[in-house]
Amino acid sequence: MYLCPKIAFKRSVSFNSFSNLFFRFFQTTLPNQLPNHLNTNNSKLDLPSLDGTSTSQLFQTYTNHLRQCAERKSLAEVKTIHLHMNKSGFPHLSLGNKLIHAYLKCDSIDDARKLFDEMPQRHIVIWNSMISTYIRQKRSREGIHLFEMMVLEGVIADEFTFSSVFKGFADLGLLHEGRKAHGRLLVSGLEVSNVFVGSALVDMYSKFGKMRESRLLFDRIVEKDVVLATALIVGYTQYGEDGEALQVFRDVVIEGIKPNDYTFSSVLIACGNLADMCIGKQIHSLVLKYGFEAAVASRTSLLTMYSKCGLIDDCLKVFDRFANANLVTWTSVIMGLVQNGREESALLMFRQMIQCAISPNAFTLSTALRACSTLAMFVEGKQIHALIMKSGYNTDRFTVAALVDMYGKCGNTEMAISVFSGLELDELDVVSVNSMIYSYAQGGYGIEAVRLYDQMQYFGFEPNDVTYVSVLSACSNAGLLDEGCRIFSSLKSNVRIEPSRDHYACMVDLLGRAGRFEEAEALIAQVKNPDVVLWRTLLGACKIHGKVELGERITSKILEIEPGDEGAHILLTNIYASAGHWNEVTKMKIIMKEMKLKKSPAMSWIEIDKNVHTFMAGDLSHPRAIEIDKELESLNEKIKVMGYLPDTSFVLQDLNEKEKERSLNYHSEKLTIAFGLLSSRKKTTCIRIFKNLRVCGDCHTWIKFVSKVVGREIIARDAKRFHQFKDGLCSCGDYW
DNA sequence: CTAGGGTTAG
Repeated sequence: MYLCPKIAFKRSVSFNSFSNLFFRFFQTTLPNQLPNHLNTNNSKLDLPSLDGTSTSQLFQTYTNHLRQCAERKSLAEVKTIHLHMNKSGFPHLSLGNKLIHAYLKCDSIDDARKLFDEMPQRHIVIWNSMISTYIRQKRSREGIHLFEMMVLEGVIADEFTFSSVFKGFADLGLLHEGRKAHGRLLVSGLEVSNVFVGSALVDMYSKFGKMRESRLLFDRIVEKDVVLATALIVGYTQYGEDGEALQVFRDVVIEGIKPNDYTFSSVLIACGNLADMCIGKQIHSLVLKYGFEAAVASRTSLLTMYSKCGLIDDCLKVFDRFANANLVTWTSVIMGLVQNGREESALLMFRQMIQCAISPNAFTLSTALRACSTLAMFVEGKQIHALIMKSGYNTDRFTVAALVDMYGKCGNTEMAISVFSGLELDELDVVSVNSMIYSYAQGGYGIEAVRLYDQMQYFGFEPNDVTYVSVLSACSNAGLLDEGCRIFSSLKSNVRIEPSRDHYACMVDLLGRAGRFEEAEALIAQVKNPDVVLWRTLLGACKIHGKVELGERITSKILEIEPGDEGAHILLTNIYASAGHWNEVTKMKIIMKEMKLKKSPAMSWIEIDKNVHTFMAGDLSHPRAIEIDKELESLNEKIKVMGYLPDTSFVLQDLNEKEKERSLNYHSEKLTIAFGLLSSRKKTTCIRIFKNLRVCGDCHTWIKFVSKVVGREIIARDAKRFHQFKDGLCSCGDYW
C-alpha cells in the first residue's frame, strides 16, 4: 500500500524549490512506523493510494482529512496522516500550517512545535497559535520565549499576539518584561482600540496589583465589554478593593453591559469579602434574574458569599441545590462550615464527599485538618494525615502547616516536629514555621520555640505578626522573661510590623506573672486603646501574687471600659477568695447575681471510642459514677502514700477543711481522668483530656502523682495550653 | 487557520 522511501524521494524532488527541505522536515519529525497504539486501523481515515493521484487531489484529500481529525481531536489520526505525507513525500507550506493546527487542536503542542521549528517561513497566524497555546496550557515560559524569538526575527506582533502574551508575563511574574511588551503595543496603536488586547493588559496589571494603571487603561478603552469589566473587577477583589469592584459592576451594568456568570462569581466574592449580606442578597437576585444560578462557578461563589457573611444556613441551602457538586464546591462548603464554627458538620461533609468518590485535594485536606485542630480531634486528624500521605499532598505547604497546627493543637508536639522536620528548606515558608513555633508554645517548649524563631531569621525568613504572637506566647507559657523582652524589643524595632494587642498581652502576662507589675502597667500605657483583655491579663497575675489592692484598682479600670465585664468580676472574686477575704467574696457574688453575671462552670471532657464524656465539678451523674468514685478513692490512697497532700488553698469557697478536701476531690479534671483510666486499661494508650478553664494547682499536682502511680501518659489541654504528664512530671515545668 | 475575564486556603 505505502510507497517505499525511494519512490517517495523521487516524487518529492519534482516539487518546488522548498521540496528538499520539506522532505527532510516531514521525514525527521516522525518515525516511518507508527507505534502500535497509534496505528489504529480507523475506518474513518481513507487515505488515497499515491499511484496516479494528482498533487492537487492529494492536497484536497489531506486538507479534508486533517480538518475532520482536528474536529474529532484524534491525535492518532493526525499522526497517521502525517506519516502518510512522510511516505508520499508530499510537502506543502499551507499543509504544514494545517498540520500544526491539527496538532494544536489535538492538544499536542510538542508535535506542533517540532514542525514549527523546521518551517522555513512562518506566517504570523502560526506564531500566534503556538504562543497562545503555550500560554493557555500554562507553559508560559515557552510561549514568551517564542514571542521573543518572533520579535528578534522581525515579525510584527499583531492584536492576536498581544492578546495572549500579557497573560504569560503575568503568569511568570515578569512585570518589567510585560511593560516592555506594552511599549511595543503602544507603537502599534492597538492598545485601546482592540478590547481583546485591552482586557489582556488590564488583567496583567491587575494581577501585578497595579490597580491604578489597570483603571487608567480601562477608562481609555473605547468599546468596553463584559470581559474587560470582569478583568478589572477581579483585580479589585484580589487586592482588597472590594467596594471599588462593586462600583465598577454598577457602572458597567448601567452602561448596558450584560454581566455573565464570570462577572457574577467575582462580584459575589467582593460581597463575601465585605461580608455585606445586603448587597450579597441583591446580587443573588440579579444572578437569578439573568439566569446564571445554574452555572457552577457562580454557584460556588454564591455559597462562599453566604458563608463569609455568616449565613451558613443559606450557604447550605445553595449547596443542597447542586445536582452534582464538584471538588471545589465541596471544599468551599466544608470551608464555610469550619469558618462558621461547625466543625463536626464539616467533617461529616468531608466524609460524605469521599463517599461520593471525589478525591480531596490540598485545599480540602487542609480545611478538614483545621476542623480537627479546633476540636483537637487527634484520631480523626491522624486519619487525615494518612490520607495526605496516600494522595501525595505531604509536600504542599498549606497542608503541612495545617498538619503541624493540628498536631500542635492536639498536644502532640512530637508529631508536629516530625511532620515539620520532614520539610526541605525550600519547602518551608513563614506560615509553616509559625505553626511549628505555635505548637511549641502550646506544648510549653519555650526554649525550642525561641530557637526556631532565631533559626528562621538565620535562614532568611522574615518573621511576621503571627510569628511574634507565637514566639511571645511561647515565652509567656514557659516564663522566659528575658527572651520575651529581647524578642519584644526586636518587634518594636521592626518597622514592618505594628505591635498588636496580642503581642502586648503576651508581654503583660510575662511581666505580671514575674511580679513586675509596674513594668506591665507601663506597657499597657503604651497601647493606644488598651482593651479589657490586657487589663484582665494583669488581673490574672494579681491573683497569682495575691495583690488585692492592685486587683481592685485594675478591676475598676476594666469596668470603666466594659461596665458589665464578667471576667473581671470573677477574677476579683477569686483574688478575694485566695486571700481569704470571704466578706468581699460574698459581696462580689451578690453584685454578680444582681448583674446576672454567671461564672462559666468548669468542665472537662474526654473522647472514648468516638463518644465524648463531659464532667462538671462534683458531677456524679455519669452512669459509671460509682466506679469512678471507687477509682478516685483507690488512686488517692496510692498517691497519698507517695506524698500527695491535697492543697485546699485552691478551693475558693468558704468551707471547712474537710468540705474543701471533698470539693477538691471532685474537680472535673479528676473525674475525667478517673473515668479515662477505667475505660482504657491498656498501659500504652495515653489519656487525653480537655478542660474549658485553666487547670487548678492541686489537680496539677494530683495528675503528676497519678501519672507516676499508674505508669501512664496523661495529656491535659486547658484553656491556654497543653500539659503532658509523664512519670510524675509535667511538660510545663510547673509554670503555667 | 489565531485572541481577553471567573470557583476553594493559613
